[in-house]
Amino acid sequence: MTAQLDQVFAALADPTRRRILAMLLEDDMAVTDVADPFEMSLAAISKHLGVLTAAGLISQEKRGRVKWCKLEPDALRGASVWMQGFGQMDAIDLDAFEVFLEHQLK
Amino acid sequence: MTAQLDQVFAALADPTRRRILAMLLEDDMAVTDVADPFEMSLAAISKHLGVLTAAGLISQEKRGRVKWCKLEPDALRGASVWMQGFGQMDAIDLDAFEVFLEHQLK
DNA sequence: CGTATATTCAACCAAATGGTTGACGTTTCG
DNA sequence: CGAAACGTCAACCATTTGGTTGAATATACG
Repeated sequence: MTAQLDQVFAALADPTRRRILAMLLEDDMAVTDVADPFEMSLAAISKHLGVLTAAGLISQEKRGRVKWCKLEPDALRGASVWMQGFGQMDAIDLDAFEVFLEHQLK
Repeated sequence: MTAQLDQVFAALADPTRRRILAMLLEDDMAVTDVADPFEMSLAAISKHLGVLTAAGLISQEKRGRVKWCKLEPDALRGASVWMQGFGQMDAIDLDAFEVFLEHQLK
């Protein structure tokens, strides 16, 4: 449980990986296509995808010779709930509430 | 901005540091008292506190010979908002909403 | 003043991280 | 079949991380 949080937060601590997650928010993608906009080797991106998969933040499914990457936003829930616990110190976390509402009403 | 997220998430990725934050949720504490429940050197805890301070998650103020550590929950907001962006894929984030409500009604 | 308390600093160490390159297995396509 | 595309693996490297210990600094106390 705590190890799961370790992995999720550690995965999110890298800007390349956050960018990948944002890309996958748009649509599922093949590994090669994920790597395309980055100025680093395919192997490096493959490793980043491994980290994201280990954290449960994405899943990967191989169809034919291409491996599809898919966002798994549920993995963020544990981390999100943990963080919200600290909101108790705030008078009112208006920003978070606003975002929450927007997303519920959509 | 992205570097700020890097630091916050990296700081949260360590269970010792998360435990420290949870302790500070109760009350402000001196460095020595923070270190007390941990089975590691004071110097190690001091380093962890340095990481948390650099990330903006806590602040430290020296009064006399003791340095007080104080939670700065606002630093979590940027990270929280970033994460909530992925909630748009969720049906409903009930857990988070419940925590939010509890904290507002307190 | 001298000593104890609170905290950091510096040097060191092992392990993890983020990247590279080159070789390798699979699957598809002509 | 042979070649190209997709992706991973293995070895390597530099840097960062999380911990240690021992000395150093600053403040308080008797």
